[in-house]
Amino acid sequence: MNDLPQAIFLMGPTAAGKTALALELVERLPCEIISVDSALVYRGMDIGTAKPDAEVLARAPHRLIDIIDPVESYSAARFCADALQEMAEITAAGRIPLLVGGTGLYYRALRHGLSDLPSADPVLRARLEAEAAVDGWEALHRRLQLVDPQAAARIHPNDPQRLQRALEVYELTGQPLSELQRGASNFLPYRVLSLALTAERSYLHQRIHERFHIMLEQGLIDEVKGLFQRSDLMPDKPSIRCVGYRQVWSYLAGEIDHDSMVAQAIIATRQLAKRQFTWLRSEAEAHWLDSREPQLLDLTLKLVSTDLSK
RNA sequence: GGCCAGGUAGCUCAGUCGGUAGAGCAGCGGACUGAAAAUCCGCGUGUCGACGGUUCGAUUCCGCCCCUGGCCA
Repeated sequence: MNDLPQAIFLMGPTAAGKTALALELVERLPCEIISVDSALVYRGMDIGTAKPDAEVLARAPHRLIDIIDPVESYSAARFCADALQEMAEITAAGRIPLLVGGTGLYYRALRHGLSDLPSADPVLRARLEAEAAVDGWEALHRRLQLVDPQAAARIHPNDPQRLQRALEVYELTGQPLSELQRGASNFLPYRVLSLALTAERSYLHQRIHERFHIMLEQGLIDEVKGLFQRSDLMPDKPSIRCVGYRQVWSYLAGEIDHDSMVAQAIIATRQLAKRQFTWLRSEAEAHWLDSREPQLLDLTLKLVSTDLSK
């Protein structure tokens, strides 16, 4: 017998129509939405992230959007803590958490837990970065090989982000990352109904193309200009590396022309959708839904009520 | 109309002194533990413009035609 509270995960690649479906669901079910999206967390980044607009938010409030400034960094660990707290509140109010978004790592972290690791250390990261600039990342990979051969075997020498993290963890704790990751996987105290909302790739590509042009009409360039003019934001910030923002930033910096900016932004969005598909395929127990299915809402409601009566 | 330069992967191009071809980008697949809309890894998908000729063998050489760009009329 399983009397854990229910939760619904609505996953899917960008431009698949998650927001529209979520909106319909909250109007028919006792649900409250938690965003599972690493880009919607940033305040002032609305157009390029396809953030639900004020009208949608009035009808369907989203938790975990607009929670940090673009100069800050978020993380999977913070997401887990935040999401668990929001889920607990929603459940305590007798309602069902509806998690909606496309960030695969956040879902996995929430579902399976994270190991007990130190959080990012900006000073240490800057130091490692500087060392890599002098000696090259291969040198840091060799160094990792000495202290954590397992992690070194798993992490490609060309993957600076993970190399940096593995060395950071070792320096901070004196223990190899691969050792610390061995234990600890949390148990998510919810009965989860996983829904994967997708569409044919070519259809998604077409929607991505159309949507980016709409974003431009809505003033995406001005939105990014506002960020560009701030003195505390740099193109290596996670916020500015978001799809669309990075390319418009590069255009504003005079590095690429307008046509290239548009083309590259659309390409980057397609590549994002592709990686999101890879995450989805690894979700073994997810129910797949086609966003072009005319009976989409009914099918979804049926899945939810079947799951509820279990 | 004449001359010149081109026509090779979805795109931009390299190359083959004659033995049916390879880069970048795109695309596709994968990995993923405090940056994840990030960061990486892997995979070449082709009437080599058409038709003839020479040759054991032509994408490559020759002829002719078509197309594109430039210059000259």
